[in-house]
Amino acid sequence: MSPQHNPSKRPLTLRDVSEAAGVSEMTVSRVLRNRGDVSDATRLKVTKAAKMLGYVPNKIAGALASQRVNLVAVIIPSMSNMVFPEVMTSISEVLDETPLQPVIGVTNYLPEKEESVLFEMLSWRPSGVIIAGLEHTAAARAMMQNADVPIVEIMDLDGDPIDAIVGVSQRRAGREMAEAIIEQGYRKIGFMGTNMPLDHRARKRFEGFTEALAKAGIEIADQEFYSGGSALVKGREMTEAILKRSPDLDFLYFSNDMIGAGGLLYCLANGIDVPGQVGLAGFNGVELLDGLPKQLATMDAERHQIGRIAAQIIAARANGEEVEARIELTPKLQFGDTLKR
Amino acid sequence: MSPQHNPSKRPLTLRDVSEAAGVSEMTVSRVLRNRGDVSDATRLKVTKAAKMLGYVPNKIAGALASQRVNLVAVIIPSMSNMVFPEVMTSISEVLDETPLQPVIGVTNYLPEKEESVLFEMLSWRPSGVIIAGLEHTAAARAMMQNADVPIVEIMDLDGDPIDAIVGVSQRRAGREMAEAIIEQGYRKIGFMGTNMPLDHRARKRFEGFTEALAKAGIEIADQEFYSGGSALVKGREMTEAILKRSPDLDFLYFSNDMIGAGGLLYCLANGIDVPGQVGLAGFNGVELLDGLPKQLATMDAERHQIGRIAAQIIAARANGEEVEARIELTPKLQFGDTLKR
DNA sequence: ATAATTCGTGTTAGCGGTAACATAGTTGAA
DNA sequence: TTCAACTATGTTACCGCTAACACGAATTAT
Repeated sequence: MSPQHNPSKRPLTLRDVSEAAGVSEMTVSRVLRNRGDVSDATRLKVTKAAKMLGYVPNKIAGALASQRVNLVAVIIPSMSNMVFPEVMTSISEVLDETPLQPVIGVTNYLPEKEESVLFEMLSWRPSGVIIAGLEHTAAARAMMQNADVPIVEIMDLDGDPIDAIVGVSQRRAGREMAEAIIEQGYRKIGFMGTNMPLDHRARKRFEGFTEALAKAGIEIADQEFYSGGSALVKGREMTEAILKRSPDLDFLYFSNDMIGAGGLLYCLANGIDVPGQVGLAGFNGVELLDGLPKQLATMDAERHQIGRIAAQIIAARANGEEVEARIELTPKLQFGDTLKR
Repeated sequence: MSPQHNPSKRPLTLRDVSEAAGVSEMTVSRVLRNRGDVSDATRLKVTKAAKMLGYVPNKIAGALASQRVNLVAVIIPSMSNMVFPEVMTSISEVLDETPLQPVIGVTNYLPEKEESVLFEMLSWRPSGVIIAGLEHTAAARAMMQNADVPIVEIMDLDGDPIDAIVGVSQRRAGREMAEAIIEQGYRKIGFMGTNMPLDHRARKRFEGFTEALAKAGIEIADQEFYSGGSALVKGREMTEAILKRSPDLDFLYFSNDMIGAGGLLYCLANGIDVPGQVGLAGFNGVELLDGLPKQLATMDAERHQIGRIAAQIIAARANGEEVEARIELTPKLQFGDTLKR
């Protein structure tokens, strides 16, 4: 009873199944959705007929009729930064236990792209939206406010959420890193980051960082920015450049772990004593760091938790449950081997 | 004229816009889709009204009525392996130039999960399917055959495609790597890979590899497998284990670059002469390798090309164009610094 | 035994759009 | 002038499914 190749080109509908099974379309619909009372005998007839024909229900029609859609829009800036696929993985894990299904949209960090992706996704009337960050165009905000579905903004916590929010305070993360660095006695601090004015999270971390330094009467001694290319290579190159230019730096703060790892590898290869001569720290707590010769100091951005909780909020709301709308997670500082004297 | 917060909870429909603009629903539909002749005056009235109300069209209804869906199902085994997000990125790049939009499904390398994800996606009647690999359950194959949309199987090339196929021959990739290794004079060869019987591409590479070795009268001298955890760490650990157990190995072939990088770092840290004492090679050509102290030999799996071409095939077919159905790409061997004597 | 439930199935009327055709005005060529 | 051809808009009939209700048969309660 393997599915037959549909001979007429006409796509199969409930009617085809119902005729094959000798029952009404409604009964087939009930069987296929496991809803309502159907006798075992008819249930069997119907499943048999459906399988034999190779019937695949049309969710478009179903969604229109029932006003229910099991899709959750997930909007992220990029797939090249492992952070976002990781968040996605956690979201998927949670939604796998529910009838909901994630649909991913990528914005490339462009607000207008975000707006158009959002518009596109909302036009499928999803059961919820998970979106990275708090900065959106006015139109995007308005769309989300009017959409009448749960909206969860993730990753960041510094700003006004539209609805629910799950993340870490990026400012605080930058601040705490600065405080730890100062506490360890480092004073001549260099910063390396991405050249992306639209990466608001990186920007806020930097602001928190400099703010805390300022409170201790310290200023960034030198800085370096990059864009594009392999982050590991860029980290290497920037570290070389900054140390040649400012040999008296005693600490390098990298805005992400990949460039931090590049910096670490550069120092190790060039006999620079880490953390004696120069201390190093990154951000994110990516798994990769575990495999490096030395453990880079970093701060875990809690992205698995974030994905998990965001998905749970959507799932709960989809069931009509009320849930707390603001979840602040605490980024955990890991000193590793590169941040101590 | 910023969008008003919809006062009645009832979601907006074309009718609301049409009433606000004083025209028929059909005219609004025409304006919003840029189809058919509409006078500039009415066009303006309509866009104004739509914007004012904050109207978001309902694609579900639209898709049902027009029998057209702009979604492309993309089914991949995992998001944790950077290879797949990279393919996704290329697919997105191409589809961004079209009205089509990718929808991602993740199978976790499980055939049954693949089947259910596929079923779910097909029930949204996408305009095409891009799916990793050639191994599917019978039911999954049947569904794709009956779906009457373009299907592109990607990454692999060794097997019978359902429709179109874009990829590299994994067997050949393994074979060519083996031949290069032998050519360089290595003879005592160790293999390290994942413990995943369902990763068919890794399996085929391994088969091609051993086959070519056999042709030269060589057998794998020792092997090691891992599952889960940080690939970089595992590469390190496995390398240590295999070299302790079989100190006479003169080459280590890793089934992916991450464990290869771990192996490389281990060797460097332990003063093992690479490639003098031991040669190393991985697979995939991941960007990360560029940042390591030594360039690991690898073979580029052409995943950006694969994503791009797969998306182009779908886009062309969606326009009714005929396109070649079998694209074989050639994995390029990169000797790097770890495969020569 | 008879009414009140429950069970299993069918019927009807949309869901919110769009294809296809219909219909006035307008324009322009014969 | 007269009618074919076009322009701008409207009307109608679905797309494939499900909510809501209807209804006879079977079961249970009284």
